[in-house]
Amino acid sequence: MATDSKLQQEIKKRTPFHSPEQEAYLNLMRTSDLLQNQMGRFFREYGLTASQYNVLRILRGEGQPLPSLEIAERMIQVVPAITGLIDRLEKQGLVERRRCENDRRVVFVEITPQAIKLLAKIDKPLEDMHKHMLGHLNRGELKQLSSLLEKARTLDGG
Amino acid sequence: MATDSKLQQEIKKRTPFHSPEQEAYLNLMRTSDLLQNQMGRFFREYGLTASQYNVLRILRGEGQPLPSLEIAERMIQVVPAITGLIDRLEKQGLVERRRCENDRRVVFVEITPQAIKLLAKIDKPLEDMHKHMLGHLNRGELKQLSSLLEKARTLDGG
DNA sequence: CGCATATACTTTACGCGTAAACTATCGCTG
DNA sequence: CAGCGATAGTTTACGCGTAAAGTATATGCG
Repeated sequence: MATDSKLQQEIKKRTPFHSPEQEAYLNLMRTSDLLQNQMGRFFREYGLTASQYNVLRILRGEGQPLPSLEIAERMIQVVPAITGLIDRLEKQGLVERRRCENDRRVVFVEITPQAIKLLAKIDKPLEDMHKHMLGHLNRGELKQLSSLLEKARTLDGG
Repeated sequence: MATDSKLQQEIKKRTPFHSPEQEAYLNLMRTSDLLQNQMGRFFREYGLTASQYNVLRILRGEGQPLPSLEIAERMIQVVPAITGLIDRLEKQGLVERRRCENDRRVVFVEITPQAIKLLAKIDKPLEDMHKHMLGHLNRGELKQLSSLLEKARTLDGG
């Protein structure tokens, strides 16, 4: 590199990156962190966290109750966190737990009408939020970014 | 889109994405999450977390003690978390706190020789790790990814 | 000098991520 | 039907992120 990269200046890193891999990795971390923070603030206005919103979005999209683990699988994450997540949503009256009759190990989670109404209120502002965050990239750039990110995942778990 | 995107399949999303912005955003979240998990497991082998490693890396790079807030500024994050982080590093004997004489509000954080040795042990494997995670993208792709991510940040806080 | 404001950090309260251990239920096998 | 392993979910312990409030020290201003 002839000049310091933008990221290098941002984090006041003195030495250049060891490799383009490292630079891409750190760029990824920093960018996702910034966007996540923005999304966090956005959802807070509705009394939700990003994770909670995700659960509700999945349930609405499915159109019927889902087992806890099924939800966990679809969220980028791991099992035990889902319990607390559902706990808090239940406390807010946004979902209900229901034991499965046939297999009493399974807990179905059902979205409530109240949550449906909340999601409806969020839909449009959320779309606007996405545009606000990434709308300065044109369609081709967005496609390319998505494509590179998908490729980045192909080895390790995607 | 003619066919479902890769991400859409991964998360069993039924409806297509509302916009390329949304798709890029979700791709970003998912990718960073996967890579973060891998890095977390990597650092755990050395008794560190990614955040702890970051603090140490900054201190080593600086070559001299730094005020807590200066460290916080350089980590992608916010203030109060730094206290606990330093606490835990101090407990492990990897850093030392030292009150500034001139301005007794300031706490300088100094890296210990033990931590320097630990970092030295990590350097090479970490480089390998970056290659492992992203080495299947060629140099041009990595540059482009970095560049798109930097552009993504230009509006909102970068 | 004395007090208000700012600064550097810490503390507290809370949400969520990870891993590991535990509980309850199911299904299979003898 | 007794027992064993698998499966669904919860609990616990810990680290770290956020926000908001609190403490200690410094600084500027009348």
